[in-house]
Amino acid sequence: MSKTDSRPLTLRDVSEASGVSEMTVSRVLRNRGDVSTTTREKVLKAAKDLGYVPNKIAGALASQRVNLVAVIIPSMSNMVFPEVMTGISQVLENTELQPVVGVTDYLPEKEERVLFEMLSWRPSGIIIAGLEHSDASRAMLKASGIPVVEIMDVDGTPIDTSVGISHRRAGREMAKSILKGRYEKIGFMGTKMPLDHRARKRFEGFTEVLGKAGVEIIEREFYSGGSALAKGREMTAAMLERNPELDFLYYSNDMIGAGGLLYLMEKGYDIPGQIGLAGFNGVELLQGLPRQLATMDACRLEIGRKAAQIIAERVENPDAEMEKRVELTPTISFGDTLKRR
Amino acid sequence: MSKTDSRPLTLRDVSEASGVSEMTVSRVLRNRGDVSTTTREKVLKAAKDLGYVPNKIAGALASQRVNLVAVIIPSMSNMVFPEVMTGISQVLENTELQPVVGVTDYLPEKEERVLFEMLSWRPSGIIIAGLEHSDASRAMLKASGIPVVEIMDVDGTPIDTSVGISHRRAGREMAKSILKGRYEKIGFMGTKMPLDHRARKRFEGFTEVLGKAGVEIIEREFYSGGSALAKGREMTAAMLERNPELDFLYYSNDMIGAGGLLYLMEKGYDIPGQIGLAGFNGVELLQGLPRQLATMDACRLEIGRKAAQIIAERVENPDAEMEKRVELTPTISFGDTLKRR
DNA sequence: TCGAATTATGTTCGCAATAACATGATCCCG
DNA sequence: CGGGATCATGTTATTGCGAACATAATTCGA
Repeated sequence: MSKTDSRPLTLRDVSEASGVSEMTVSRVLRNRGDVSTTTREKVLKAAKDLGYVPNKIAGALASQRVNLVAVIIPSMSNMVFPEVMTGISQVLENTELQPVVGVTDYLPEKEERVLFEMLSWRPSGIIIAGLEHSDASRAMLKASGIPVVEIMDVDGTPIDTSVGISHRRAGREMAKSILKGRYEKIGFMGTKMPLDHRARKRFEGFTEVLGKAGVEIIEREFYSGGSALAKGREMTAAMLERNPELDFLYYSNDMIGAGGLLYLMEKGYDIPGQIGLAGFNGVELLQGLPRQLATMDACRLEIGRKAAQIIAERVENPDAEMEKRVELTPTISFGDTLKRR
Repeated sequence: MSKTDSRPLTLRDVSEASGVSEMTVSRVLRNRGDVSTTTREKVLKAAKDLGYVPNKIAGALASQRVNLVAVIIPSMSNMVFPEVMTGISQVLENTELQPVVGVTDYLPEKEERVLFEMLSWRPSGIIIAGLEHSDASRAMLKASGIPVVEIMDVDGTPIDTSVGISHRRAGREMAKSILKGRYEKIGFMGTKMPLDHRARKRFEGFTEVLGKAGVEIIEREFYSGGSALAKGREMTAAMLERNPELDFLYYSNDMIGAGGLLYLMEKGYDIPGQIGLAGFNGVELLQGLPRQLATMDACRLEIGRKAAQIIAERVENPDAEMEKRVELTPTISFGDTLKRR
């Protein structure tokens, strides 16, 4: 056990305890270079006995290498990013790299701050959500000189590489499916998030297709805060009260969609005959609902995995050619809430 | 814009660009010491024009100060820890400190690895879930010489400080409420997690009180993986098939409880007359359910906030006396699924 | 059995910043 | 108007470790 004073141990302590130079200790602990079995064991024992923990700060400074990957996302609380994180972790666990997360709350200024903070640790790569960033953020990313992967979305110009789905396309696909089901009076519900560009793009794609077919969105409502499930329920009730003739409800996420679904089932609506429903995201939660909500899977796990792979490869081999844009294809799942012709 | 070569900028670059010493640049950028307004502006301009980002690695090594707080939790995916994180972030945002998260997946060996990794960055404090750790982990925590706050649970001996609720007590309270409702044939469902000590303690407290009252848990089932909502549904169905006489179901978390609730409502059970239900955690999700599940709030946000406060105070003033054990009191919410006498 | 290759270990320097101390310039008050 | 206090800046040493480059100890083959 260490003394009461207990200032953190250094290589020097281990070196003195084992009677070899600091360099040799360093070699042993990093498994680098040739060290005889005897000294190796001696050193390892000393390190263990002392309870030595290497100082990565010093190591990183000396070696000019930091095994960190900065991951910058808007939120942690809405199901979607935890799953992306899982994908990233899965891949990085087989490497030296380690993810470090920063959250922006969908605020560009906060994104800027978080990015600056992250870059000041000189990470080996950056994974950042979205393609929309402030000028300052874009400048920092470009100047950083490290691999940058912008995730979730591919509708735009990446700084370096992008991995995601086309949200505009996702909106269009859903609109097409709705048209096929011969729904005509559409209501839309979503989050009040002017800065959620992906939701916006989905909505744009959605309205575009409906518009061309002459179908109108006759009602829309946006919420913020609170339990999404409860909000879905409330908004659905309110909307149908105002417009009983609605025959389809498109929700910008599955949670509010599930709330709407539960409400409508309680009220005895005929789904999907009298009214159809669809959400977005393919959250696992839905599987436990009494009826399956139509939705579109956003490939979150795969996005995380792919992004991490790209970073890992680039770190290994900085000069290798890489695809600049990886578009994944979301699969629509019709569930029980969308008429199929 | 920087040159194509683009090796990261250093204080020296800024110092040359602004014609003052590196030290003065450092002072300006940290707002420390006296610097004249003229040079301050000159330096800031140069730094901005160049796009200089300070190197915290070097800064931390030189100053022996790292503004990071390591947060070590078992999982990110189950609602509970994201909320703890929110509490931590809220508090740390008003300080210089920044949280960094590590996930252990409820595995002691992984906890050990993650902890070692974290400590090697020499953080200013540690927040770690649970009071149960491997000997090696405990040794590392003790030797680290930094503030350690063990969160979620207070049933045990903290290394330094603990903040949480008594899960044993939570289990007992729920059992008492069930007894008050005159339920007699209890079923229990939970996760198959021998390493989730908090779930175990709740269960122990629960059975203890029931046992004393001569009430027996006549059926229990554990699951792992999959959608919790769906699992709750399935397990509930299976359990009632085997034991139709059950009159109360206690779920170790709200998600499976919600699944069970939805199932029973569909089947037309009389809740809470014919059968009562309760979960644990007080997840926001529940508010959107057609009926409110009885549950017990685990004070997650408050735990995060309090833990972060303790770390922040300790960093400010290392010698101040602090309470070693902060027990928060979970509030039971009866909802619509538990008879009240 | 000797010199070249290989293996094992040590030395020096640098990483990018900050602490601590030193110095020169300015101020201020009796 | 002189000398201590304050302000503004620079110099030197340090932080813990790893890269690059020695150097010493073995091994090995002809």
